[in-house]
Amino acid sequence: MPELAEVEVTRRQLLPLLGLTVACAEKLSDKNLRLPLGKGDLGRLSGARLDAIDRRGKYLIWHFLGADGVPLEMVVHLGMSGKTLLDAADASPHDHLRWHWSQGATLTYRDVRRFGFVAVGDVGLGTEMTATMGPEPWDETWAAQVAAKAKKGSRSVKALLMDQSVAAGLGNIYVCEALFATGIHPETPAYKLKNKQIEALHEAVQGVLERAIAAGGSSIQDFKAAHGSPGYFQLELKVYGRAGEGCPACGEEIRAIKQQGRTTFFCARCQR
DNA sequence: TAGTAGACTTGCAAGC
DNA sequence: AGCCTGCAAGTCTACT
Repeated sequence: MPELAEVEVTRRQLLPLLGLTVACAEKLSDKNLRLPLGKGDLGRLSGARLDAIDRRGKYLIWHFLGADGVPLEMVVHLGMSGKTLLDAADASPHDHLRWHWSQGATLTYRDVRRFGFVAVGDVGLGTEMTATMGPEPWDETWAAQVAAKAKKGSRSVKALLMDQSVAAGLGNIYVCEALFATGIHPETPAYKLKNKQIEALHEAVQGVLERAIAAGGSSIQDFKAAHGSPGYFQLELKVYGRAGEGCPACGEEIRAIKQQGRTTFFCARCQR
């Protein structure tokens, strides 16, 4: 499912689990996710109380107090198709993990393509796994940090913004949307951007993500958040997935090109 | 070193 | 219907 907006929607829907204790956590599949998870890792969660769920970029960082009184962390990345389901209403061959909680709640990790992962470790695991990540969209130094990276090298602004070490949490959908909102052509070399344009990009990134979160995320393919309901922001996407349709601003046909192996959608008249 | 293809994985849709 | 090709919310590795 996941760019930052979908991950944040997921995080908020998991907050009812705070304060609950893990009775046991089990593997439902022998297939490995992107990172292998040992049985001992899941065992560490038995009896652990969930105290907080944070998000950094597209990563969810779960903070527990272990049964032995030692704090521990669980890091979850949803990859392309990962979902966390509270009290899953159905079963799937792609259900990989299940946590049983006090008071009878269950949480299922489902991931068709298995590009995501779940990791359990000591305090600091989440920080370690996101150490090279760029600023969050609501970081007031975002524009300054992105500008510093933009000036180095020759890559396009699209490639720049897709790089998690430049700006955290952005993916193909919201980069396309933010570039459209600021009228910047996706193939513009990043070093040519004016500081004013990068500040405008910051505004656009915040705006599109805030509206996407409010709408429950974008449900392309079959994104479902924790309680199984889809998001509706795909209805508000201006260019992503709309090749051949008219630009909502000028009517020009929206174009699709390939950059770094990913499809970029843009309006050649509005974005220069 | 920076930047770009390729790989990983499964399912779905379009085209023949 | 059946088969084939291409494409998908991400990121890591390997090569130029």
